[in-house]
Amino acid sequence: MSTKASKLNFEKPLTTVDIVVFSLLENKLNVLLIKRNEDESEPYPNQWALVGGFVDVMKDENLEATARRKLLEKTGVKTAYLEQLASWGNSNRDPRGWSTTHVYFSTLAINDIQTPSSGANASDAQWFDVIDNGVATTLAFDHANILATAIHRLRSKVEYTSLPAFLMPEFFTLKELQNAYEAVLARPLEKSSFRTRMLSTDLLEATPNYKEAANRPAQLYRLKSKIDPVFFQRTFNPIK
Amino acid sequence: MSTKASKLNFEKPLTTVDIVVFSLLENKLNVLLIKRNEDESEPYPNQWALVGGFVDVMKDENLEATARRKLLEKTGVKTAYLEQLASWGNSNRDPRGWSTTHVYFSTLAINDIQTPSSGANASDAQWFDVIDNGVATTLAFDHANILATAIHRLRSKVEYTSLPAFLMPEFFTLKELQNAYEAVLARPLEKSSFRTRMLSTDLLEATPNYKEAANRPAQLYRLKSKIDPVFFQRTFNPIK
DNA sequence: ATTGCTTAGTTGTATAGTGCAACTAACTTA
DNA sequence: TAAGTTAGTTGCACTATACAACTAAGCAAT
Repeated sequence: MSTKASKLNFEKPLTTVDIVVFSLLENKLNVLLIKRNEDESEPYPNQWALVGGFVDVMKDENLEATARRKLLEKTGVKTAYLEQLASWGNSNRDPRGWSTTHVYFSTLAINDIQTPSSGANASDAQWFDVIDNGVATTLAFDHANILATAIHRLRSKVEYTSLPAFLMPEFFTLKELQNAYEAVLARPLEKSSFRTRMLSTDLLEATPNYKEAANRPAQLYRLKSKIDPVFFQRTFNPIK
Repeated sequence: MSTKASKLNFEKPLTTVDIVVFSLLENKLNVLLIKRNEDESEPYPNQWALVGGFVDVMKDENLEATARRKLLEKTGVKTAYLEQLASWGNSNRDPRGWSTTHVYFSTLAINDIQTPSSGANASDAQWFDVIDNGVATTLAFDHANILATAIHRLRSKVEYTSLPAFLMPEFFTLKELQNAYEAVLARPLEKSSFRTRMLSTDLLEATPNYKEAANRPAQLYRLKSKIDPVFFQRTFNPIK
């Protein structure tokens, strides 16, 4: 690093953190978006954007702390699966100048979410159905691109991990878990191999309870770890 | 973003880009490190660090441009496989203040590298053998941690991609490619399944030429694409 | 109570990519 | 011509998957 750099008297880029918050609503993959305020002096007024904000160098110890602070503010969720996605930074993504964002993604269990409208200032948070590689609305900044990358990463990882399990409530049946997988992947999976896969690892714990329905009751399971996903050895389908 | 934020009158973190540059030297995985200068007014004087530096908001259009600029400065390589690894940012990784780094990793073909000593100011660049999860020297900042993460990511991806192919010269034999895989993974692979895997995809192009030796000549291959790695359907070994 | 319907869960067979071991092929050197 | 070395192939076992047909457990209607 040059002497010039060491004096730090050069322009620094803006530093933000964004979180792509996924959940399952009515068995469909959803993403949480925030409506930006109407102040015309800020970029993209009134437009939908990912959850996120500036790093607060006084409050935040590290980037993940910024992400968790924002997640808590907008969803009321204290602990959740949170994984770094990637970072973006260039001269034109924010009209205010050279800007970087460190992007995380999170998969929230349905029952853990406090309705976005509950927090102060959060009435502009709303869940959007994920359709193909995005949502049915325009997004601020380069957030459409970031969201597409997050969806792609999520779908890729779902092929060989247990990530959708983090979208489930405390107790769930194998069929419900399969539904979650299918909602994320947007394609059907085969029942028997799905069950074999899920039960072949240390992912689930069977409970003695059954979910009653208008037909054969289904055994209820729970996650052994709400933090660590399980990795499978193969992806789901053969090449089509 | 708050009104306070919109005025941008708050302290911004430092923004750097680091690149973990991998190559194969004498059939061993190596990483390129730079010796920081002896100016005591800068952090970690005389210590080894990853290739990297501050984002230059005047010169660099985006983060990858910063990475490629640094890569060119230190290795003379203009085009190389470059993938984003992750980002780090916290209040204590740099004594100068809250600091973030966007980290990339690169796999360089042996013959593409101009000796580090060739560039101006680059005489302090040196290749280090990768041993276990690091190198046999102390690193500046949190670079030992970053390097360990990069090695881990590289090894993980090598289990199901063609990444080591980017470490090869223009023409190579299947045995040489297998040696590269084994150097990265630090474990032996089985010959026949390795060959089947490599030839089952669109990765390689057979040439009519053979590498002559003191015994049976080996067919020479070349990469079909020097940019896109191939993804295989499974990882290499069964669970041990 | 029996039949039919629905959903949960199992079983048997085929397939594909891998690991393993033994084999053949091509070349050099003595 | 034989021995040694490395390249490359072949056959068989193994395992996780896909697919299809099956059984199991509940409800509702008759």
